Parts: sequence; C-alpha cells; structure tokens
Amino acid sequence: MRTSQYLLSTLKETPASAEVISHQLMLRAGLVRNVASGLYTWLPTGLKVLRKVENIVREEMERANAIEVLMPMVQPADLWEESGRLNDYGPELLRLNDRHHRAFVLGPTHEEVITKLVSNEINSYKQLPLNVFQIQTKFRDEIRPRFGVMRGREFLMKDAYSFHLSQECLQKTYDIMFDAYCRIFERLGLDYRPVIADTGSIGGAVSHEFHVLADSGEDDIAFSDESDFAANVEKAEALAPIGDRPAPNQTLSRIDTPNAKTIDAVSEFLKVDIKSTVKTLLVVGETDKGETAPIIALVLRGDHQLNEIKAENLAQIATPLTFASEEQILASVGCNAGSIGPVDMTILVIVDRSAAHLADFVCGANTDNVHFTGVNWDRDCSDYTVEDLRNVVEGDPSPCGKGKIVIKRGIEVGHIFQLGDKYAQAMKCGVLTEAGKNQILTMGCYGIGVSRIVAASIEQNHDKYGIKWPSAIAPFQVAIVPMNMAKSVRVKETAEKIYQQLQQAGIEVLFDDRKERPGVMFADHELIGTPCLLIIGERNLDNQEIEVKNRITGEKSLMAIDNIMSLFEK
RNA sequence: CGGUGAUUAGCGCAGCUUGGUAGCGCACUUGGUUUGGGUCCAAGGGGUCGCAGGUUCGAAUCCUGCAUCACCGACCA
Repeated sequence: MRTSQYLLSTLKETPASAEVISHQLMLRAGLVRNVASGLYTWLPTGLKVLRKVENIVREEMERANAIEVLMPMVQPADLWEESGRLNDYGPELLRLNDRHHRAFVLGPTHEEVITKLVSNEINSYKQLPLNVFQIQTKFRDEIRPRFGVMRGREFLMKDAYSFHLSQECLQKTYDIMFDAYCRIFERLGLDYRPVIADTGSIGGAVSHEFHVLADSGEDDIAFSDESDFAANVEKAEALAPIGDRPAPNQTLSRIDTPNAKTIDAVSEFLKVDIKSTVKTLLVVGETDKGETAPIIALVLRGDHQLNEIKAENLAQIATPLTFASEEQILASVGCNAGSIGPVDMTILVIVDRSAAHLADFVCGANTDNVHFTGVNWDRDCSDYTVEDLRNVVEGDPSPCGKGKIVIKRGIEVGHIFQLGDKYAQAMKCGVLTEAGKNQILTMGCYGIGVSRIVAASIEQNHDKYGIKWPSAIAPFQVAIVPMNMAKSVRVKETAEKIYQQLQQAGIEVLFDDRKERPGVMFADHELIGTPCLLIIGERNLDNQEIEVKNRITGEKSLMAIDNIMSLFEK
C-alpha cells in the first residue's frame, strides 16, 4: 500500500473528547472516528487490526472444533418474550418496530436465536455435543458509553454457544474453551488473567472472565498475593474474621448525634474508629404472590461496602436489588436514613460476616439523630442471620486460603459461562436420547469482545510516540520511509524495488511515498505503530545499505539491501 | 437517571463580561524554500457561530426552550 493511495488520517492534536490513552491514540493514528455516542466508523488501518484480531479468534475457535455461523443483528421480540428476557433485560435492549409494526430488538447477544436454531435443527443425541460461534456486531444501549470502542454501544463480539446432554460433557467443552481463550490472548500478546466471575443477567452457574490488566479498566479484580487465585470483586468471597468475637466490655448507651447522618460524620462526632461502627441499609425483599414487599435490613461494618450482587443472590432479597424509599424507611423503622440500626429491629436483619464479628460497636438507634454505643450482638440484638454481603478489600485474607487480597483494575475481554438449561428449557430445546426419550439440553456460552481487544491492546502497548503493535495484530508489518525521494533517483529506485519485493512476498507493507519531510513520516509511522521501519537515504546507499528500526525496542541497525528480505523469512 | 460543563472552519481553541464587518493555531490549496526527526516565506479556499423562539434599529454575544456531546455520580442509611 502506498500512502498516496491510502486513507492515513493521522492527527497531530488530540481530540478533546478522548479521555483514555487508547481512545486518544486510536483517533490520532486514524483507526476510528466517532459517529455518535458509542458508535464508531473503523478506518482502513483500524479495520486491518480488527480483522487480525478476528482471524486469530476464528482460527482458535476452529481449532477447538467450534463451527461458524452468522445470525442476524435484528431479532424478533417474540424470541425474547419466549426466554423471558424481554422484560428482564431492561433499557439496554434497544427495541424497534418494522413497517408492519412488528416488534424487534437489536441483538445484545444471541442465546435466543441460537437456541431456537438448535432446537429446530438438532433432533438426536448423535448430533451432540455441538459448539457453534459467530463474529457479529452487537448493540447494547449502554447508560454511559465511554473510552471509545472500549465501551461502545455497537461493538464486534465473538460469541459461541455449546449444547450438551450432560454436565460432564458441558464441563469438557468449557475446559476446551478455557484453553482456547488462553491461547487466543497469548497469541494477541496481551497480559491477561482468567478470573472467577459472576454470571449476571445471562444466568448460569460456573463462569470465568478473562481480563487484560490495565489501570484504565472498569472492573476491580481481587488477586491473592500468594496463589493463582483471581476473582472479580463482585464474586470474591469475604471470609469471616478468624477467631471468636471479642467479649462485650461496654454497656449499651443512647447518645444524641445531631445532624450526624453519615457514617463518617458519626465516627467523627463520637471520635470512634469507623471500623467500630455499623451501617444499616434497607432494601426491598422478595415477595410471595400478591403481598406487599417486605423491607429487609442489611448490616455492614462502617468502612465496608455492600456487594449488590451478593445481596441480590440471597433468596430473601428482591431481584434486581432495590433500596427502600424514604417513605418505606420511615414506615418500617420509624426514623429517617442516617439513624437506622439493628437494635430492636422488627424486620428481618441480615448481618455481614465482618459486622457480626464486632463487639462494643456504634449503630443508629432508629430515632432521628440518636445512635447507640457499646452495642453487642446477642446481648442487645439477637434476631439476625449472618451472610457474606460486602466487597472484599485489599488486605483481606484470600478466599483460597493462601495469602492476602490485592486489587487491580482489569478490562474484561472474554467471558465464558456454563449456562445450564435456562434457555433450552424456555425454548424447549431438546433431543431424543439413546433411550428414545426427549431430554432438554444444557448449554455453555463463550464471548470475546473483539473490538474491545483492539483498545485493550493499545492500553498495554504504547509509548509517548504512539502505538506499539505486537506483530500478530499490526496493521502493517513494515513501513518503507524514503528520505527525500523527490530529489534522489537512487532513493526512489531502491524504495520502489524493496516495495515490489515485499509485496511479492505477501508482506503487508506501507510505502510512504508522500512528499513529506522525514520528521513528519517518522512521527506518523511511530504513531501508527508499525513494528518495523525501513529507512532509505542517500547516506547509506553508497554502501548498499538501509537502516532498519524496530518500533518495539527502538533498536536501529544497518543492513545490506540484498539481505532485507531475510528479515521477513520464516 | 441525577449533577456539572460544553457546542464558533476538518481538529484544537479565542471572541460573549460591556450587542455593531467572525478570528488564531494546526490541517487543506498554490508558488517558492528546505530535506535523516513534526522547515521557513508568501498568497489563498473554507463558518446560516448546535437548533427554535424572544428582546433589540442591530444578536456568536442578552433571555427562554430544545437537541447533541463530554465529565462526575448513581454505596444512601
């Protein structure tokens, strides 16, 4: 490719809207352009990278015996009605009507379509197990698109779905996919970790996320500092403190705490360590049919944060987690938020393991502007249950039993689930078994954020000059940078000759034939991140040499023109 | 969804307080100059100042509404 015939679209200045480095560099290097919030056009250079990522993913999926299909992005709402997700999915699901007023959705994922397909196409146990995948555009109407293609509304995803008659068979495919994912991220040259994850709205039991480690990541990952343990903070278990709860030392006393409505204000006012206080949150409980929803109290140590997913997963608590309104709070405990506490509570009280380990603590007295001090479980407050409710924090003991928790940021680039029969059941997807009986299938699903990987890779591979692509996904393997080609016939002839040779050898080469000064060319190629630059100038032609510069290491060396092709052999 | 801010040439911004001929840098075009790290000189092209109302002799500027974009928050007991 010659730059004169190409759409380079590099920018000197950073557009103001780009916040993270990958977004800035993707705009500056001419990889993408913003069309609307969360929607991007991929320019030629960006598309080359995207296709490379896509092909690595495709090769590894095929190696893992998954077979490729392509499903529509627009899906009938009926299918979503059938699985129950039309209601469950919420406003992230973009709904639309066609000219006949039939209801459709833009697919944020494809469980429904594929399950329907398999239920129609597969009839016998002999056809199983089956693992199909596609690489298709998804649309999720995100609350807040940001960081460029990292959290866009429209994005490219590889999604695979496997179908099985038994859990053992599902586990086998799950393990194969786990390994395939590791190979993919290794080939992509990413610093990644598989982590134990929550299954979220997709449903199911066992799940792992694959995260690329980067400070700009949106997820907190909890690691053990002594073992391989890694889990999404959402999922990491907070263990009960070791040892017995200390014995009560203080007597229960009521203290006026005017205007101290937050935990910080209370601990400041009473000059008490925040770790000796508890906070009480009121949430809506699960209802039996027709009843008004009960209000449930959740008690946490003052410095801890509620893990909404853990709370939501408790049977007594409504899904999705809903905090009690001001009216509900007043009606159920007789005071306003800011003075709630578990003492003499008439509603169900669920206490976090760490809060349950406190003695002589401070809590609200269920009277506005009054708190208790010297509170002790069982003595002052006996009707409660203990659960794991909080987020782990740095320094907690690791749930694996070895080491302490360290928290790092990660970008989620892959997620694999054992779905179970949720969709197969809803869509009546079964086959005849060897015994001639119909059996509902069990499923796995496996996603990779293809477009997000491009951004994640840049987050990990850049310097002050621009992107440093690993050669596996570089848009061009090599750039030819001739010095003053317009004036020097020798430079021009040499550059053209090498260009021909590289092209004939099938190597992706970008020939900078613009009439630009050297500095402009160097800056552009370093911004774009081509791994290898061939710099051709009068200076070295007397010795039949050109300069080879490695973008990743910065090393420069001289090389005989006749040997250039040896760089790309193998 | 809430809060904050922005919207003026392709990009980055000034002008608005105090209403009166729309500006700067980059990019682009032409000519010259320079040629191993974002040259220099000169001449040009490009904007219904986000949209719709209002005030005024006159609005980028003041007022109202709307739209879009961005950032922050959505953990509150």
